[in-house]
Amino acid sequence: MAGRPGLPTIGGAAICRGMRWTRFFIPTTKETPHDAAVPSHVLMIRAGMLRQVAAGSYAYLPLGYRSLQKVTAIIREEMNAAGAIELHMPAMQPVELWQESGRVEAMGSTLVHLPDKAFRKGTVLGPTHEEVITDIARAYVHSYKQLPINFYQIQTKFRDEPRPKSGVLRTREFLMKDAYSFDTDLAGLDVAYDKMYRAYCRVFTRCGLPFRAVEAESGPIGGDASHEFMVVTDAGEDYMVRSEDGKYAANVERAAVAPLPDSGCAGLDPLAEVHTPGRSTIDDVSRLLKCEPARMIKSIVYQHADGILMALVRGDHEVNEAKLRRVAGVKGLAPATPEQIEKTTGAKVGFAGPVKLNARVIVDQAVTVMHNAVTGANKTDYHLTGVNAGRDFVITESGDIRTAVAGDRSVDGSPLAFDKCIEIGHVFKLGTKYSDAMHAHYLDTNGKSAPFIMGCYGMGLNRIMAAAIEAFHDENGIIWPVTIAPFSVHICALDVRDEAVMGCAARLHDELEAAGVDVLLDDRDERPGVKFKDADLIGNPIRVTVGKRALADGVVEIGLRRDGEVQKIPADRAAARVRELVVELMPQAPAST
RNA sequence: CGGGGUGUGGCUCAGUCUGGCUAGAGCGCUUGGUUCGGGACCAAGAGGUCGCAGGUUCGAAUCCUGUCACCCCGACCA
Repeated sequence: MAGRPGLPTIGGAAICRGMRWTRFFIPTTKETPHDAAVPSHVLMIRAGMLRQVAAGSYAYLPLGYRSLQKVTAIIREEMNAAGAIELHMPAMQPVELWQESGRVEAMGSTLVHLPDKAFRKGTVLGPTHEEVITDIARAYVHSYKQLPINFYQIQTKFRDEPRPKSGVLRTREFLMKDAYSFDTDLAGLDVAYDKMYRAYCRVFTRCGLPFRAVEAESGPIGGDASHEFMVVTDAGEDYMVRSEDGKYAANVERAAVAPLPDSGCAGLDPLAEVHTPGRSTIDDVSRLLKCEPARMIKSIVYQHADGILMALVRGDHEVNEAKLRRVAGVKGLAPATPEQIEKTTGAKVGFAGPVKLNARVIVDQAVTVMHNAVTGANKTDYHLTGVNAGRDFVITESGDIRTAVAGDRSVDGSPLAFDKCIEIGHVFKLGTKYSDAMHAHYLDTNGKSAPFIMGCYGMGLNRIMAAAIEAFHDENGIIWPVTIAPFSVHICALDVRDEAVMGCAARLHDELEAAGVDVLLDDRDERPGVKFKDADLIGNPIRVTVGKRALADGVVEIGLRRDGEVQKIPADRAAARVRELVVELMPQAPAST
């Protein structure tokens, strides 16, 4: 069984191929745990794979850990194939590294600080490892001749999430595969990024996941420098926007929208001031004036590194700060303080508007086609009606600065659809953010010192597992893709005290094990119903039933978890048939490069 | 951090409003028996400081105060 010499292994790591239920540990339950809300959480607990230890902190029981190991093995194979080099960095890190990169503040309370002791101060638990890898690179990589290089690790990350939730989808401690590429120029980064992108597609395909790569909010370099890998599921907490023609997909934080048409208007109303005492929100004013939010202009004041600006969006739209930052070409964008707002508009918060305002104004495209709008009067307790761009204020800068909503179209004109989804991977181009901050330089061909051009590539192992369950389950339990199932084959020996039955089941188990197939033999002295229910719950993809009845005809029953269809196969050909099925079930990854 | 909810054997829950015998049920577990192709049945058992700490009371799972934990919604999420 375990670690028997000569048996095939997964990913270079020994994993028990064959296992008998009575010698393993699978504490399944009938009852649904009361504090589990999403299917993956409920099913992992019921299947005896997972045990919650604290909020956002879980133990993987043997069965669950097998799946995790399968995921791990696939990732290792693909990372290695893509030329990344595995190493391992510490979870405990000196806070000084984080001070160097300037991320102590950026991470805020998410960064776990260990309590200081007299003999050891300033230790944090790594939520990610850009700082450590950059420190390693600057210590050892001194020449362009050592580049490009890509390091990766599979490590436990710690983030003190304000609110862990949805089982293992959002936890305080989780496993991540993170890779970091180092290049001498942007072209090299593009190559590294592309390699990782394709490796990610192969990993997720091999894991059997219905994923989609989408444009993500980009890193400091801008452009199309970032992609997220998403699995559509109600249990997710992100939104993916995709065009119906399938050509475009992006995170909702990123998704570009087509300009709205100008529907025109009968005539321009005169500009008028109306008293709106205490009505400082779109909702309040909308109700008071019986005016649709879509006919109002929302005016938001922001501060940035070089000053103040106002963003205008339609009342029913939201400002997208990332888009605004790009259109405005500013850094460090943040909402203005009430004091700044009052100083800029001359009114209390809630009555800002573009008319007679002496400040930089960025106008969303949707606002440029509004007529006779309502907006703040820059005078406390007053709004303006009949506001028209061109006549009442001048548009000098405009663009797409809002978040996409239902009804929007892609830039190509295809209607946009919104799907709730979970992010299982994220790749992006860092550029010199960390190498600059941490002075990580090498000597280029001219002997000149230059910062590394970096990329980083993350993947959540626990989420991959949970996403697979979210995507593949039914009312009876999990339906694993064969590649990440705890076992490929689940043998139910129905009459364990019958020598013929147990002999046949054990032979099949041994044959499959010897052939390198992961096989679980349910050899418990339980009634058939119990075994079938547990088999469905655990969800191994291929089930073989060995029972007295069928065996009297010399056959066993082989079926797939996903469709329940069963075929009777002569016992002596069962192993061969199972091996065929394993191959048939194997997801086909795109060709390696 | 704001709002809502829940803490009672390993699990799912009842009991709390209206304080009162020895704190219950189902599942699971142990033993014996009958069963045996979709979560069996009978019988006998083991197992609980009622989250924790104070308080009120002759008497607290139940009322009061505080506190902790967990879940959900929101905020947050390199």
